[in-house]
Amino acid sequence: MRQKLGRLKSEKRINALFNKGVVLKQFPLLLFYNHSAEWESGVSVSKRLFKRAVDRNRIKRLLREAVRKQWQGLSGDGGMPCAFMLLFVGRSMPSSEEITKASNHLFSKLMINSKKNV
RNA sequence: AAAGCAGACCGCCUUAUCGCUGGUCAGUUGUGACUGGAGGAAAGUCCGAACACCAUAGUGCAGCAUAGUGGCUAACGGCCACCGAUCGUGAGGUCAGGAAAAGUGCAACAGAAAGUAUGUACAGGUUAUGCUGUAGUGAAACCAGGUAAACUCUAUGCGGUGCAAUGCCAUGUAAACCGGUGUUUGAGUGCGGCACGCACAAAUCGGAGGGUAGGCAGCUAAAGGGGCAUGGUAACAUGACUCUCAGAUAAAUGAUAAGGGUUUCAAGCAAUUGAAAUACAGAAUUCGGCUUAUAGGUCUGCUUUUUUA
RNA sequence: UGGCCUAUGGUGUAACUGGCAACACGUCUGAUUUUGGUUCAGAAGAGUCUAGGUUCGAGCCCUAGUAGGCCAA
Repeated sequence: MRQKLGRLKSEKRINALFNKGVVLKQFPLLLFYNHSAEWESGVSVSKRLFKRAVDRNRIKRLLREAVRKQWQGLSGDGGMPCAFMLLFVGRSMPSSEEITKASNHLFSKLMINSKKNV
């Protein structure tokens, strides 16, 4: 069963996520998450680290691609649903392999955590 | 052939698999099918407009902008043509290019003297002085001087605020608290310089605090694109024909794989092989310009020099 | 989206109306001290964010850009 990619949009809930959410780290990525009714995701890149819009857009696309690949595994796993935000904190342009590696690591962690809390 | 000048244009392509997003259709409300989906600068926000609201935007002052002449344009600080100045052998480039006889100011050092001036030396001239010429300083030295990207004057133009405008729907709280002003003797508002005027006007301004921060319209068919014809030196205008070409909102336009272009370097007589590179950069109300960034490449017209015929 | 401001030695600031870019701290050298600090003496270190223009002459005036910061909703 395939599920559509849930997007995290509300400003209020994003702020709550950054204030109270749990942080997972795996260079060059950060992942904030907390529990919610549905699986939701968002991505972000700081304007400080990457000046040009082209670079930021590309990184965000790579991150979104990584989320997409793991989406089925996450949502179909039976764990408690989470809203999470993926942040890129590296300073240089990443390759797609780096992103996939790091994100896979993070998502496996997230899955373990979400199951614990069931 | 080399070097150069001006203008116009392109700015990676193809296939497969997996996605994102707008629209249409179907639908068993899981989704499926078809079909659109970044740029010449989308950028900087430097000008000009459209559109919206406030008097269908009024008067004066202040302030700001522009500055040869004529034209183009919805408009412009843009573009075109011509004149002038200046740089270049030349094709061509550059120019805030109005007024110093309205007034005020400024000019370090040097120099006798820098604007209420008239010094020294030599020569000319004269009875003599005044006078005329030359010299030296300096960016500028007597002429009703220079300087207006100094104030200023003249001419022309400019109301303000912006799509987070504006209208509607939904959700929600506090019509409470403190202080000021005021009700035909007019507070305050009409957004942001001041005064007047006009309109509305019984409540309103400030403080601290509480609440919401979702959706729809605006929102993509337009001063629109394309080649053709006619007029005009040109910018541009007119005509018929033809095409429909992004609309997101924590913000779509992507990822992976394979193959092929193009350029550079290396090896090689050559076919070819290997390696590297493949720019600047990402729509956010919409147009017209300007400015800045840009690997590499194409085309057109012209200039100079050398050689050959 | 719209608007505003700033840029000067390594650091923080000056330079009035255009006329030799100044000061403090820091750095370096020497003296004093057993040594270090303090103190004293001396020296180096910039051409004013970048590119044009106006002017005899530009940190200052004008134009365009770059970088950083701030404000409104």
